[in-house]
Amino acid sequence: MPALNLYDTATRSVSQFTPIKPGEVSIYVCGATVQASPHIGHVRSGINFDILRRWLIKSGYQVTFIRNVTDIDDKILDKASHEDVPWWVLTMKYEREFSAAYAGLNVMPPTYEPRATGHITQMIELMQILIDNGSAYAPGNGDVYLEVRKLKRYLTLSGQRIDDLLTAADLDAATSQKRDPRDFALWKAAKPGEPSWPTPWGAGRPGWHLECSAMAHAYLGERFDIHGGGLDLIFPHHENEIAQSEAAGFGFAQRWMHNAWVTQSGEKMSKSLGNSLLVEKILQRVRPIELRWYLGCAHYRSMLEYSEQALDESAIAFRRIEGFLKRAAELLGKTPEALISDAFAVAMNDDLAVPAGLATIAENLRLGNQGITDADLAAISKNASQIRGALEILGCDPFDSNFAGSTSDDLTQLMDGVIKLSLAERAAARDRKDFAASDAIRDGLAALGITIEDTAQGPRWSITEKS
RNA sequence: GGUCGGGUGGCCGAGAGGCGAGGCAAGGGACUGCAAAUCCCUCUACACGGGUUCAAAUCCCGUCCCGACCUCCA
Repeated sequence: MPALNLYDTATRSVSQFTPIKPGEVSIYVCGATVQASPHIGHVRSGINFDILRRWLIKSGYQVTFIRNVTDIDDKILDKASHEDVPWWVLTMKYEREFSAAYAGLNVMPPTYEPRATGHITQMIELMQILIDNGSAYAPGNGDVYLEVRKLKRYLTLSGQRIDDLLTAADLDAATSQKRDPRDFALWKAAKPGEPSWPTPWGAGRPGWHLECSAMAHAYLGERFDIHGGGLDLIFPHHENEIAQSEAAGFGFAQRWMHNAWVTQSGEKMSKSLGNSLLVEKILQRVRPIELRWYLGCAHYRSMLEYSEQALDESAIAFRRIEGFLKRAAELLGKTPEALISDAFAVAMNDDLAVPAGLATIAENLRLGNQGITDADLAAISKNASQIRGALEILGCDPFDSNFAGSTSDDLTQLMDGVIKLSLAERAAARDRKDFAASDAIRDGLAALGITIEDTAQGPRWSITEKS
């Protein structure tokens, strides 16, 4: 099996992945700022990195996966004050919504899921290092800034030049305490009515970037393998993380991976557009496993243009695969085990080429269905297993207990008995060529939401998927 | 202004010098009392203009169009 190759934003190229410690992989992914309900763009990121994690685990690595929760920032405080609730009421509400969305879509919980406000101590320690070694300065008003022009390297991830950056238009040079308008805040001085924590340089709250450097260091050490997040984080967030951590003398991330957007009409989801694409809303249209399939099918670095039509077609395609697996399980008399085909492994090792992996699933599906027609149990078993193995990596295994329906086995058995009585009636009617009667039985069952198919092995029933 | 990415068949979506990924849709066929499911076959493509090459969707130059980041953002 070929080695795993992954893209690195820092070099803009695909290269062989070699972890720092053999057999172990450490990953830090920037999670959400919990200030609104999750939309499908947020969970796409979660799913993309979940697929990476599952593939690393399947490849034999022990994976430590950190995804943080940003629970303090300007927007949160603004919104809390508008809604006249304490900020922590707001963040807890949305953090729970995000957790529920991830769980519903079968995104594995992170190894650790640190909150920014739980790591103020680590942030202060990091600032102390930066101030002691002259990288950062505290002008005395409670703010702490990183002095970017002192850095040996800056903007290496986004490939920009510091002099080309547009500086904030609203920056009032007269009142600013910054030595350079491009210096960014590690720490922001307390404002009346806002939460603050004491530091040696005055009370305040964290700037946006400091938390990730502090938490990555706390959980993964000075160097770790992969840092992930959305494309928009490359600048300034990830550049500034690099700046802080490297200025402190840490090695930081060895590889940077960024997922692309879910777009609408070619544009990144904005808040106004995003409202129509809330996870909760989309799940009124398709099942969670189908949404996961849809979001996971595009390559993580490609834009995914959302449309209801594409979502519906994707769901139908998934049901076809799912239908095969269920038939296969019935014919085999057991759930097929999950196996990884060589072709699927080749695809995944090529920078997680899920679309190429999909083509291998399509081939398995064709051969598996042929196996059903030919009553070739070996072919059914092999192809069902390889499909299941691939779906497990994509997080869309219909046999995964996370997706199990509410129907109990007892109830299913009871249903099976009752429906078989009807099917016996129908078989009798067909034997005497009374097709009106046999069709009436089938139509009656269809009206109840039960689909009947006549297979070579006899009639088969299933619950009709809503569409 | 700077940086980064993109424009592929009716639709979705890969590929990144040489056998037209794959799926959906469409048309034809097989199976079937019908239906469903399934299988087989067929079809349509690389924004535009130049260039390099034996060979270009892929490399180079130019043009047009779209998007992202430089302010919070998955």
